[in-house]
Amino acid sequence: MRVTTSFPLGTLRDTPSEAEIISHQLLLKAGYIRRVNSGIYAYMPIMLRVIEKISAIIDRELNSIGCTKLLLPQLHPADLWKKSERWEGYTAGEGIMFNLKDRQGKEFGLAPTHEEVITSIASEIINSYKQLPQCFYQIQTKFRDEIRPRFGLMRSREFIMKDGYSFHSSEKDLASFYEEVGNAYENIFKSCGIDTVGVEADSGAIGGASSKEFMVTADTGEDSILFTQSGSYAANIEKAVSIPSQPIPLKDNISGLIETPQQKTILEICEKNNLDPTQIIKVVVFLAQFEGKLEVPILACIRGDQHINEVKLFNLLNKLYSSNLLNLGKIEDKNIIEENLVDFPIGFIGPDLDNNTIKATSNWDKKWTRIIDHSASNLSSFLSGANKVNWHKFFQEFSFTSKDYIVEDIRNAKKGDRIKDDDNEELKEKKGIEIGHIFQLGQKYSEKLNAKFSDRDGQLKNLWMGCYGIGVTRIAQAAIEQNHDKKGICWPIQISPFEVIIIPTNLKDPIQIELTEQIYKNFLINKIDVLLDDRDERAGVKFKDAELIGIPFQIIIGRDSIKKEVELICRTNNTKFKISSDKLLEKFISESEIMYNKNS
RNA sequence: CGGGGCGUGGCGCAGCUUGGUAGCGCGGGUGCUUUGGGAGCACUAGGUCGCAGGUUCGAAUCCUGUCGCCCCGACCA
Repeated sequence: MRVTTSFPLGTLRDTPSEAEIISHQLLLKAGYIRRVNSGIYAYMPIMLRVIEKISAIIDRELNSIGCTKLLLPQLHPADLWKKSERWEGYTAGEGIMFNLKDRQGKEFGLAPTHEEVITSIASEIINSYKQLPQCFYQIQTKFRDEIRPRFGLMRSREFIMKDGYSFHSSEKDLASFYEEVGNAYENIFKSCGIDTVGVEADSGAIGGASSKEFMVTADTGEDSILFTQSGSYAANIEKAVSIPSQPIPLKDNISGLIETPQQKTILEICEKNNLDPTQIIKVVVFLAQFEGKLEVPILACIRGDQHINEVKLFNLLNKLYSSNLLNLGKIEDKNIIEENLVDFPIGFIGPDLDNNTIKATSNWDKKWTRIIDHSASNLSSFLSGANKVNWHKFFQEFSFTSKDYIVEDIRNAKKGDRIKDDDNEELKEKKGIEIGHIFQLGQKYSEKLNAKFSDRDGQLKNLWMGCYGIGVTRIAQAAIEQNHDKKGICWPIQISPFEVIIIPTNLKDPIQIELTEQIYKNFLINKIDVLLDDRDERAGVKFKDAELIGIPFQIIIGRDSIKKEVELICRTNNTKFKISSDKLLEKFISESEIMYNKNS
């Protein structure tokens, strides 16, 4: 490609002010993307080459484990999503699916994911166990109406994703294929030249049994991951399970009420009354809104030094009730409290709060669903709210089980916690960017969409399904987050838009021009991804741009052309080779091989 | 959704307090010089000052409304 005739660069002198994190700034400044709207970007030619490189790596690895590529529609009829009972959840409330009506008033959604479509198609083409297993994937734009798009391609409303869906005759076959995909993913990320860590994860709105996320560790990541140094355990903080520290026992001779005016936080209460947070049980009230207008008030209890994990709580409630949980939020709005509750001393709620606090006229479920975390369930003596404004109460020999409490893990694991009783290894925390996620869906979708096959015994059975995602555009940005310096991007060679850029320093010099053309043609013939910066610009301008866009190798053609000598420079470590032009190709090939091998 | 900030040529910004009819740097174009690290000089093109009302003889500037963009966010029970 020639910069002047076929490959304009579009680099900027200044960084657009909208970008906060370095990878986003570099994508804009180096001319890879242009913002069209909040969370909506155009991929410029140079960006498309990166996307295509990543896609090719994905194709290679997935094809090697027998996956088949196809392309599914992005406009999905609501009916299909109503069958899987996800339409409401994805469109109402905090729903992330863009949706619209056609001229006949028929409802559609713009696909955020494709389980429904692929399952309905698979059910039509798969009839027998003899056709299984089967895995289809596509690489395509997804649409999500994010609450707050940010960080460029990291959280955008339109992004490119590889999504794959597998179909199996048994749970066992699904589990073993899931492992295979996990391994293929490791290869893909390694081949892309990025460092990732696989962690246990929550399966979220997609649903299903087991799921694993692949994270790029970076300080700008939006997720927190907890792991042990030895690698024995790694999980997303939403999912992580750990052992809380030992509580300090409360003296058993304390009882009764204490006045706690103006003491709003656990810390204040501890300070003023000489207590430890582990001796307090905090009670948090939530309202769970289910599909079909069912609203259930929740009383969630946890030890004072711990925090409630709303993802765990969400999942628990979703399991507890038969209809879909749409929204879970704390009860704190004055008007809502006024309308539905009576004698409700917010801030001083105790675990023994009476069901009578829910007004008879309220639309809510008439009794509190009571949940207690493991960290607090075995405390029998503790301080908690007295159900009276400005008062707390010492409870003695309180039994949660006898008060209809459901005992579950609804607690946030945190760094410093231990994993096992017999192991002193502590959890550490890092930020991560999720770039891949694999799920064992089980039969959730096949059941709802009636996707069956005839098994060996002639019986109709539901297909076992897995689903597997990779954020293609996110990989590109995460790679920059991991590979850059003051001058600009330092692409891993595997996903760089070009492997090498040729920079003639003076286009007025016919000797340079001739040598440049000769080298350029030779590289093209040898199928090397080469960009020729043939702009009639000063050398400095072209050097700066080459560094900014991050091509791993530069060939500088300058004064020594007369001696048929050029320079080969490695972008990352600035190594320079002065070399005769007839040895150049050979040298480039060996140097680039080293780089390919180092990264993969 | 709540809180904060910002909308002025392609990009980065000043001007607004104290109204008088828009400016700087970069980028673009032309010419000359320069030519291995974002060159110099000269000329030049390019702006509904986000949008809509209002106040005023006069609004980028003051008032009201509206739209858009960016950033931050619930240790609190």
